[in-house]
Amino acid sequence: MEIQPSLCNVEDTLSIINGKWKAIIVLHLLYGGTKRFSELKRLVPSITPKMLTSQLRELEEQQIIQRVVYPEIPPRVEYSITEYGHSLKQVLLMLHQWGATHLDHMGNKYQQG
Amino acid sequence: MEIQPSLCNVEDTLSIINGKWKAIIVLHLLYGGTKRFSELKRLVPSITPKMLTSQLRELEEQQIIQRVVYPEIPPRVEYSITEYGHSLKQVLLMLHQWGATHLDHMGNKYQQG
DNA sequence: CTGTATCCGTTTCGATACTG
DNA sequence: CAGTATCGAAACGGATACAG
Repeated sequence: MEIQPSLCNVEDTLSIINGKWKAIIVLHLLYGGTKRFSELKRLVPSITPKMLTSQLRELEEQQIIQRVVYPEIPPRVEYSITEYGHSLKQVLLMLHQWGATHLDHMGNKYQQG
Repeated sequence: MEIQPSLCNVEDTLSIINGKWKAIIVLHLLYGGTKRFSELKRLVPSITPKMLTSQLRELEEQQIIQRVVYPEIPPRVEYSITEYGHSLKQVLLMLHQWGATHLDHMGNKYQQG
């Protein structure tokens, strides 16, 4: 299959995973299942609540994740990957594998240099 | 294969393709072969020379593309994908295909809504 | 517990003019 | 032809404090 650069959808996909924390959030939900806000915060310690909220909101709008509010005291909110969001798994896997190769490539370069 | 979110290489790959014009530049070189600076400029009309230069320089540093200067008057500079850079083809293809699916998904949503 | 609000530094990128 | 230089706007993201 050929890609027509001028009509390309690569940017659309990148716009979904772009955002400093989106990939790692999606990975945690993909591989760790449903998580609460505070669990995600614990899994990604250096993220601020502001950023966690904004990244989750964007992913929700993009229909990658689902947000469920339980009207309890104290409040409980659970985040999970949508069925549609699961289709990102292959994409992230490939990005991960290429990234690993890239580190090898750069590593070898510096070992040679 | 499992991805360990905390030790993930997804970000490394994204850092290569991130940059507003990198994907489209790489796609043009992948599918159109070696190009000169002015040819790329013509293929991506809305890019400024400043951005074209900076994106090309970064891709060169990442060893995705190769820059060859011919010491002629007027000057000629040719950009091409490195052998290593070709390994990005699969990645970009997958991003493209997922992006197309995503447009369908969103399109159907709006048609239904 | 699950967020908001505010402030502010950094990064990114566009517009424009200029150079060897 | 193939860039560089400079300015400035806008987006992004961190720190901190506060709220329901």
